[in-house]
Amino acid sequence: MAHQQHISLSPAEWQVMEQLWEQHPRTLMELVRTLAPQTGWSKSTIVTMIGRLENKGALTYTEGGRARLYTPTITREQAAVQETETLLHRLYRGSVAMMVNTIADGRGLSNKDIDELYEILQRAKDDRKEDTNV
Amino acid sequence: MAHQQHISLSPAEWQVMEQLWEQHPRTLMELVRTLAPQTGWSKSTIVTMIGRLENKGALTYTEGGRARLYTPTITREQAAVQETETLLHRLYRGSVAMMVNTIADGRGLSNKDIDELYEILQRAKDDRKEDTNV
DNA sequence: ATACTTGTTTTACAAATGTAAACCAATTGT
DNA sequence: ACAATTGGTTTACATTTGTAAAACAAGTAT
Repeated sequence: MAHQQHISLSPAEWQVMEQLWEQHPRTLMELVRTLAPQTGWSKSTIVTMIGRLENKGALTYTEGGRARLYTPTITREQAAVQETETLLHRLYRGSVAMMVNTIADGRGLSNKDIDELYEILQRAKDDRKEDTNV
Repeated sequence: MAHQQHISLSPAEWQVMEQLWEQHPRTLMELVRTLAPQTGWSKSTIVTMIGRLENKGALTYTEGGRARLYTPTITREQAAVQETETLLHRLYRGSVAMMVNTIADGRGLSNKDIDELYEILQRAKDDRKEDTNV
């Protein structure tokens, strides 16, 4: 069961992973201390989540004396790309532009959004050029 | 149970709704004829989906003599916005730019994507102007 | 009239997800 | 030494999702 390539995380699982991405490795109780307050989950719930995430191949641990030290095996980027692409294909036949357009029609884009997007487009254009010439 | 405002559709349910959005009203067997081939679902499955979509308030029907005529009660736009915003908030703290950036880093943007996005940004900017003056 | 076809209701069942209690072992504080 | 904390395993249970069979009524074709 080498590389699953398609690890999909449920919303609750995302919350656990967010903690691990923010800082790792972490022990169970360290996770409980940050997650319990903000989610209202019991230790048990978090243990269950950890087990499922391990099965999905999203995290591993090293035996660290008193407690296991959990670490992510995928990056947040990987997980985010994967989920976003899934939505993109399901709703917009893969078109980023259509997605942005829908959001723009829905709630509009802030000036900040617009500025940042221009920068991203500029960078994307530059990247394409590099691919083309040389 | 007036307006649920947060109707969330599962991937399978989306496929049914897509058919209804494309053309409505439709009878059960009309839906079966288009969906069964492309999904491999049995009539039963589609009936179940319709029932769930009705409960969720995503569609209704009018008694039409021989068979019910199903029609969507939400637009594709509404559903798409809602799902996209959910992802946007779960993964990108609501930032459209971050999302596009992640996609750009992941698989890159095609020239077509870039062109279309420029147009969208242009339009968004114009809209903002209109809001401001007059 | 008899067999399809179409439509509807009921019921089912496995997997995934959200949420957690019970129980036990080891460590640590006092 | 005993209580509290920490870590872990097992088991459970409701809801949602994917998928469908069974059973039955009414309309339609031949």
